[in-house]
Formats: sequence, C-alpha cells, structure tokens
Amino acid sequence: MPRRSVTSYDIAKAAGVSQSAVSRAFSPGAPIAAKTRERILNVAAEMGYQPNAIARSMSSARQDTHQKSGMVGVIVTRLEDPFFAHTIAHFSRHLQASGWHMLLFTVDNEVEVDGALNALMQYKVDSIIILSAILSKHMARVCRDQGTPVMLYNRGAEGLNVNSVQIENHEGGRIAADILREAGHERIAFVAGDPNDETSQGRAAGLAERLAEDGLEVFLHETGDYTFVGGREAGLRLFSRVERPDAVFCASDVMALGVLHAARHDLGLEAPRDFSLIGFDDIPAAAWPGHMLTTIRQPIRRMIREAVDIVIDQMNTPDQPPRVTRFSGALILRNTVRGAGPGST
Amino acid sequence: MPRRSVTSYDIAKAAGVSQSAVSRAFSPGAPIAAKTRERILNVAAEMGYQPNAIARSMSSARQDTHQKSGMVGVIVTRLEDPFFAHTIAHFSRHLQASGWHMLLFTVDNEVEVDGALNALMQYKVDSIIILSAILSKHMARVCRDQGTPVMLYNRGAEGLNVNSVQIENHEGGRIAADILREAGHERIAFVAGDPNDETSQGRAAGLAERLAEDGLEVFLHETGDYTFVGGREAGLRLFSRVERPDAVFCASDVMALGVLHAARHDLGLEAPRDFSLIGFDDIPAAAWPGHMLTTIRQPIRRMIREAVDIVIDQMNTPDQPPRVTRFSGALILRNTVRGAGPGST
DNA sequence: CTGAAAGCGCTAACAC
DNA sequence: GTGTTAGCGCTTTCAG
Repeated sequence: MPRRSVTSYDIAKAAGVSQSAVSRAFSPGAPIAAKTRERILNVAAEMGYQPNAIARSMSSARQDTHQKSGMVGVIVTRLEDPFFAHTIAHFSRHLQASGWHMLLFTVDNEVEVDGALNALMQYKVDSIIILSAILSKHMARVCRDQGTPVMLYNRGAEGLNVNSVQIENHEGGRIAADILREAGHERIAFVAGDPNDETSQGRAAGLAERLAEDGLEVFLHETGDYTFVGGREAGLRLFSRVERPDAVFCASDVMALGVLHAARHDLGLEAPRDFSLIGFDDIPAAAWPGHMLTTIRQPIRRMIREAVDIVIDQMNTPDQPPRVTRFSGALILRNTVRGAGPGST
Repeated sequence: MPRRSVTSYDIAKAAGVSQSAVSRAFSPGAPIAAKTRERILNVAAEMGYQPNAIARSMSSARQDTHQKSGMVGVIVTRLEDPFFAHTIAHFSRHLQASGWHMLLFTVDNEVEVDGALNALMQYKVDSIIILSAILSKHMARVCRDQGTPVMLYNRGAEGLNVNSVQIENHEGGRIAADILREAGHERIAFVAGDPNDETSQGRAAGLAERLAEDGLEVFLHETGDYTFVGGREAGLRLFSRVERPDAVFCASDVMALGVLHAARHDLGLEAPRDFSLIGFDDIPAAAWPGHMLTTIRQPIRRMIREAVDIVIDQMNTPDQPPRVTRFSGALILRNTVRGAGPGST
C-alpha cells in the first residue's frame, strides 16, 4: 500500500481552499482570515497533517541566504564524559527552547571533524557548534563562504574568524597554582588531558607561570587522557616514585577523581593529609561526600547560554563579525587542599 | 552579497554536462561513464560542491513510501545521567557508522514526548528511537500510519505495536534478591527511581517476588529519583531509622552510589560490613576503586547494536512486524555484598 | 551513456 | 484575503 503522507494539497481539497491558503494557515504572520485559518487547522488536525519541514526549508531556501533548515549541527567528542554529557544536555535544551533542532555528531578524534562538518553542510544546517575540537582552516573557510556561523565551544579560534566561547584556561591554572602555593606546596605535579590540546596546555601554562614566579617548576608532568582510568594510572605513577609530589593539579575532575581513588584505595594515601589535589570543571561527582574535590568550576550554564545566544543572533542577522567570549573559572574550595577547605580559617 | 550556495547546475555548466549527469555522478549505482563521473567529481571538489541532502530527500520522497531524509530521531530524558550519556554515545556512533544522522531531542518529562515526536515527524525522519520514555497510543498510531518505525529502548511496548529492546527488569530484581538472600539478609530495602515507571517497578517486583518465596517482604521502600542526590537522601532516611535495613537494592547505580557515599561519609557505615548494597546498570563509576559496587550489568553495547540493527532493517525493508527483544542482566560481583565478592570463596 | 523534463511539498511574490 | 504561479536543488523516468 503506497501510504503517501498527507500534504497541504489534501488539506486544501478537503477544506475547499487553495493550497497556499493552507500554507498561510500554518505561517504565523501570514495574511489570512481568522475564520479560514481556523477551518483549515481543524481539517488538518483531523487528517493528521503536519507541514513538511524539509519541503518548507527547500522553498524558503531561496529567500535570502539564510537557509532555515531549522537545524543546528553539533559536533562533540567523548560524549561519555560527564562534562560533555552535561554540556550537550544544556545545549539541547536551550536550542530546543528557542525552536531549533539539533543534528548531533560524535567524533572519536579530531580528524573526523571535517567529515562530520561536511555531512552537516549537506544538510544545510543553519549553524554549527563544535565542542572541544579544532576546526581546520579549510573548513572554516568553507563555512564562511556558505554563510554558516560556526561556534567553537571550549576552544580558541585564532585566525579562524569564527565565534568562540571558552574558559580562561591559563588563568584557571594560575588560580590552582595560587591556592597550592598558599598551602605551602613545592612539589606540584600536573596531569594533562591530552598534552597536545590547547585546553590542557593552557592550564599547564598557567600553573607553570605562577610557579615560576616563586622560582619553582612543575615538579612532574603526567597524562591522563581525560579519563578516570587515565587519571588513576597517572596517580599510581606519580605516587610510586621515591620522591612523591606533595600536590597534584589535574586538567579535569574525572582525572582528579582517578588520582584520588588511586591514592586512597590503591596506595593508602589520603588528601589533604598526604597530598593536595585540585581538579578542573566541577562535575557533580566532585561534590560527592566521599570526594569533596577542590576544583576550578566552569560556569557552564552561563557559557552555554552565551554560546547559544550568539549563534541564534547570527542566524537571525547574518554577516556579523565573529564574537569571542572568555569566562573565568571559580575556585571551589572543598576538602582536598591542605589548609584550604570550606571550613578553614 | 547574495552568496547562493553552489548547486549541481553550476557544476554541470563548469563541467560541460547536463545537471542530471552531475546527479548521477554522486549516486553510487547510477549509469554513467567512469570518465564522465571522474571529471564531474573533480570539478565539484574544486568548486566545493556537496549535494544538498535536503533537496535530495525532497525528490526521492516520492519514490515509494520510505522517505529517506537520512535522519533518525532520538528522544531522550535525563541526558546528564551517565547511563544515558553512554547510551546516546553508542547510538550515535552506530547510527553514524551506518550512514544515518541523529536528530536529538531531550525532554524533561513524559508529557513532552508527544511534542518532540511531532517535530520529528515534520522532519520526516526515517525512524524514531525513544529512550526510557513512554509512547502514547495516539502517537504510536500516527507513526504507524506514516510508516515510521519506532523503537522503544528500555521500555516495553505492550499493545503499542512497536519495536522494543529492553533489559529483563523483573529477572534483574530476582538476581539481586538471590544474592542478598544467599548472604543471609532479611531486612532488604529497595530504592526506586521513579516509583511510577515500569523499569523501576519491574525491578521492585522481581525483588519482592523472590523475597516472598522465602516468606519475606521488602523491608522498606524509598525513592531516589534516579539521581545521586536522591539516592543519598534515600540512604540517609533508610539508615537513620531505629531498625535499619541490612541490605539495599537500588534501581540504578547512581542512586546506589548515593547510598554508599551517604552511609560511608555522612553516617560512618561501611559496606559490606554494616550493610550490603547492590545497584543496577554497571556504570563506569561503579567499578572505581573506592566504590567497587556489586551490581546488575546491562549489556548496553549488545542492546544498542540490536536496537540499531532492527531500526535500520526496518528502514530498508518497511512493513515488517515489530520486534521485541529482551536482554538479561548479569550479576557483577564486587565488594558491596557481604560474603560475595570477587575474592570470596 | 547522456540530456530533457517532470515532479517532491512548500513558500512567496503577484494579481485579483 | 485569496488563488495562481514560479521556483528551492535534487532524483528519476523517458527519449535519443
């Protein structure tokens, strides 16, 4: 049975009007008599008609240059990471609340980004948000040529001429260094996520810079791959040395939790008694009673609202210059840094 | 500047062929000379042309009834929950690997599902996957009428005539009860997620059934809202009673972790010394050294593969009867149940 | 193997 | 206010 879906022509016929009347009935500001609209809407409801969004975007495409597929493409890596899961959840809600739909791509590494971008462009998404991944110069140009606004979330956009919303990584590293120095630590280790990415590097640089001011260097560098397991292994390596670090700063909370669990359960070391520990992000698990991890919080709600606002604004009025916004992280004092807890003097 | 995007006509002109030749060059099986195709593809690459997926789906729409937008709609609740984040991550990867794109909707409660469904239908998605949410009889009919296959993941589909992939909740509850009874527990409490949902109810029922066989009843019922905080509060309530439960079965790991942290850090109670604890799902955090939570594992990789396979199969060959698959959970013995650890005799 | 031509379902001028 | 008429960019017969 060729179950062709019901179109505006079917409704037109049934309601005894022209097809364009049906179209108008479904377009908010369109010139149409209230009574006509009502009748059409009734017939439509009865016959289970819904305007075809694809066809709609096809025809309005020509209008001016903004294509109005009604979709924004989102590219994300490591969705299983709680930090990203939260981020996507917020993006999704904000976008939906403003009437936009999200076409989601997950990529496993940076090289896949271009492919995802291409697919997204084929769908004529009205805008693209890229989470924690780089954008090639080439694709940045392609997007600009198409007039598709791009938002780099959690990554800088130097020389790319696209929007970006990010946390102040360098500053965050300094804040962490500060509190650790205040607590009197001298052998401070750093656990990177991916040592090659900008985020991790910025945090490391901030730490190093602040330590240098006291004539110190980062005591040890480790890599934790942005995962709990990676953090745990880094912690094991760090604390198995004859000369142990007396403090650890991790580029993310998940890794810091890995270090904490490793120290506590594999090695019998306790924070802040035996070492101080500080993370980055402030994921929910950081606040669990058994963790109480001191960390640098990213104001993700505000950051995402800003990112979505920029993107929506640019979809509505194209050809704006790209905007770059940076947010500061806030030190959240909990119990893993010596002498600096919520209940300390 | 009216930056119209480059179309197949532009390529046709530049390559000195007809527009339909360009179309054929981009359609795998189409009749076209290899040399012609190559030339076209080159020109296209040079001019940065990509076929417009929207337009493509518009025209192939008529074909037969399967609309081929190339998108599958996914509706999810509580994306911030690690369990769902993982699930979505896997769905996304599998779908992408098979060339499908994911239009994602997050909903905050069951009543929003119908709205999301409507939006999805407007985009003519080729199929719909609903995670842990119910489907109204009405929308089930609408989808069937349109010929859009629907997959209920983690929810049953009685009388709905749609596909479903789910875990054996009742059986899982029994397994939990079994191991707890073996350990000699008698005052076994249950922490529900949402006491009204089928998932939680199934697990509770399995527990109750097994206990009844020993002449026991569920000692106490609590609700944890499927969150860590909810679990923690439930734990606090449970263990503050004069007569404490000696074991707790939680409808999800996150809640079980809440109970564990509450007991350990708020109350000074330790598992399995003072009580036994068992969760459901086997999220990564359950295996963290400081947790080592005994739990019922959902084989989510297999489950998702199955769900995706069914959905893809039905998109390719429509009008199949709906399929329902149930998976069994596996008991993962770790250290929170008395006398039943990986290292126990 | 290739080009011409007819739509897919809708929106947006343009007349009436 | 309403109907008529072109397209949006592509796929797909249908001739040649």
